[in-house]
Amino acid sequence: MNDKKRILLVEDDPNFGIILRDFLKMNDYDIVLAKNGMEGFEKFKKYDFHLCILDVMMPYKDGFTLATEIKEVNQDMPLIFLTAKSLKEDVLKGYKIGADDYLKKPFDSDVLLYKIKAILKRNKLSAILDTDEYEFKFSSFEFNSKLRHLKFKNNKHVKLSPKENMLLKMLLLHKNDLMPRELALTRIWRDDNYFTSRSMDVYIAKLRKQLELDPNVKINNIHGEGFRLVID
Amino acid sequence: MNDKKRILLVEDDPNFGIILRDFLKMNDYDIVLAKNGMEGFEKFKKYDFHLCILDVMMPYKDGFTLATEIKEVNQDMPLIFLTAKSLKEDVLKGYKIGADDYLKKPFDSDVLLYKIKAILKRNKLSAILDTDEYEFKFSSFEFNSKLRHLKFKNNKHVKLSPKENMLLKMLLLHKNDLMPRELALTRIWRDDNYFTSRSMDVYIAKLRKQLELDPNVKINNIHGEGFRLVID
DNA sequence: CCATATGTTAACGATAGGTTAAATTAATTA
DNA sequence: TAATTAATTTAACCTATCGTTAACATATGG
Repeated sequence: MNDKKRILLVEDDPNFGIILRDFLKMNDYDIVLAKNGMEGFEKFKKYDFHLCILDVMMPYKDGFTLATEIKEVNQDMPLIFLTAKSLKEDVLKGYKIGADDYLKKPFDSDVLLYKIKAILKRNKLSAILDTDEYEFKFSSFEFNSKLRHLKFKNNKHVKLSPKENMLLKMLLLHKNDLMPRELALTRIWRDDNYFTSRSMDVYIAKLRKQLELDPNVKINNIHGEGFRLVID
Repeated sequence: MNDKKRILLVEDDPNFGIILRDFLKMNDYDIVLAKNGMEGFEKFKKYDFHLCILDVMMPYKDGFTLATEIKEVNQDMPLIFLTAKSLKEDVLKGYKIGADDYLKKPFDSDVLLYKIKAILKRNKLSAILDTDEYEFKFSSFEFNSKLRHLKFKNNKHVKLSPKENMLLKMLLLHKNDLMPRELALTRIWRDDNYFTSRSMDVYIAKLRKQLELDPNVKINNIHGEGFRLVID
């Protein structure tokens, strides 16, 4: 299991971006590098990051705009801004959006490492305590994704494994709609290959077995696309 | 009820200290001003703060030494350092001690306000555990975490060890809900590694033994996540 | 009809947790 | 300060849980 922290780095200067990426990789982080705000947001949606480091001055979409979009999707995503200038308005704007820190270029790489460490450390706990949606009711089921409990009517609850749990939650977030294979694979399995894909199929089968108590709930396959949790 | 956030401000320059205190007071914080590290530590022990803002360069006791002492008493106390110089070593030293932020004088007061807000906001979560509650009744038990007494019905009370006591209290603060492993480890053991984790398991076993008098009380494990004190 | 995607079950290995006891450390007390 | 006791950590051994993979079956679409 790979438990490296994943960081999205968005930096338009290719020379600087690559050297910074490599420096962070050497320090045991998983880095995804995007070269502008557009690409940054695409990659943000595609993978699941622990932290984003955003350059402020970028073509197409600047760091602030990107940050706002990111915060719309995930309000608690930790952000560090990189900037050449340090105008008061910019700094304030960054903090208003919800920056966790602000680094003025050129910055010292050790300082950046410490800031990353500090931010990841304090976000470790709040991630667990996060109050995002964890109670679901659908048809005759009650599902608590924090406790990993699935309950049918008045039955005793069944315990779900972490993967079953995440998969069911993701299906529910797309209920009656397509949940793309790729989404579950990149978010839950963090990798998209033949074996993870088969593993996911195994978990779909497990969930089907749990859900078959209720004839109004089905997991349908959409060939080549993904799955659909249908609730009558 | 006064719910203003309390900030300890330690600053040796009286002019600057007083103006900064008044500025923060105007912005609805309760400020205690100390004029050096010695006085700062006295006041820190005497009152209960949400945040400390420390000048680095001070006579008698510098900000780093004070910060180290503060962290010994309360590892989670948020700290902001103020400094005239911004030598790399100093900045790194600050982050090593556990600074949440670092401001170079002269700084912009609005930026300081945002930093304070950001830090207090992210520490709100941990505040739920800093409760003064110490008398608990659950099922047939009475528990006093100040005296470390656990009593079952009319039995004589049992004395709990400090760790048993803290762990039970933390479980009770999350009763019928997940108490994340990591939370107990960082709060009670102040470290999260293989051995502290096993040590915690030993204490869970001890508590289970104490609680087994009552069949309506159970400590359940949620694999990989933590424990749950279930009270029927 | 064939290649590929999916359905399903079972077995395996890795890791987390349950528990007891011994070893170590800290706190008390003689 | 040495002796004693309490508290905590570490080790050891065992069980439960979890995820992956293999194997074989069936379905889908061109």
